[in-house]
Amino acid sequence: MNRKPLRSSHPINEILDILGTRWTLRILWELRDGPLSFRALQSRCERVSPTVLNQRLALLREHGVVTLESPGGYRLTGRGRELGEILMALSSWAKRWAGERGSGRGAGGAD
Amino acid sequence: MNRKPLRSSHPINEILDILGTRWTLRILWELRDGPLSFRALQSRCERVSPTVLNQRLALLREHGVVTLESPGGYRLTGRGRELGEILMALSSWAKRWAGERGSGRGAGGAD
DNA sequence: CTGTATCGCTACGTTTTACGTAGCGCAAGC
DNA sequence: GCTTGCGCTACGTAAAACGTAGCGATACAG
Repeated sequence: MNRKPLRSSHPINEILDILGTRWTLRILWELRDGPLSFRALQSRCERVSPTVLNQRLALLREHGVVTLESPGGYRLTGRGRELGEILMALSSWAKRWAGERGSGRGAGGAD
Repeated sequence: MNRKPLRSSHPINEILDILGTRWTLRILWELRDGPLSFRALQSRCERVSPTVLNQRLALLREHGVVTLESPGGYRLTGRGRELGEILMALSSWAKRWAGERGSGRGAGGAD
């Protein structure tokens, strides 16, 4: 359903492209602490339609990031969990800056 | 132009939502090693239309991740650069697994 | 002052993507 | 043999992104 070349050559660009489609990051995030069934995933990502959820899951499986298992449901693979670690870093970044928008620069040291 | 609540409450979810729109991650990535003008950004992200590019840039500016400066163009702020670090981690993850799809698991902890 | 070039950005009609709801085939429990 | 839950598909509709053209501003040449 989606094996056309996306739009990149550099490995990072392909990933950026995949992760940049709607719900993909969110799905990965929801899977972070344990496997979930298709329908559980659906209700966690409140507005996702089964069509896209399935597309994302298929793509993620193609890339060996998630697997579907008979009892548990969908879960992260080894490399999927590594990606999850990165999302954890993203989460703490998000928490650090929560609420503040363009106000100040605070930390990070300008240049 | 875009200050409606997206679809989340948890800070990470808002970020996941923003980063999960098309081109956002790519824009951040292209900005990683120095400022770029609107048009330079446009040609780096080969198919992006000025409409969306502007929307993304506006949102990113609202969140204090990028700024627009008179001479240089668009550039990452302090918190933007922190986000850039996370993208670097993503890049090395991507390189580590480049090419391999669902085939083998190779390294990392299996499942 | 006119011409050219670049800048950030907007308008607008078209294509692509995602949505929402309904439902299929399947297996398990009662 | 009914209901419940599973992964997943169909299909018409709404929203997001596209592609192209062009605006007002600034800059620099002739």
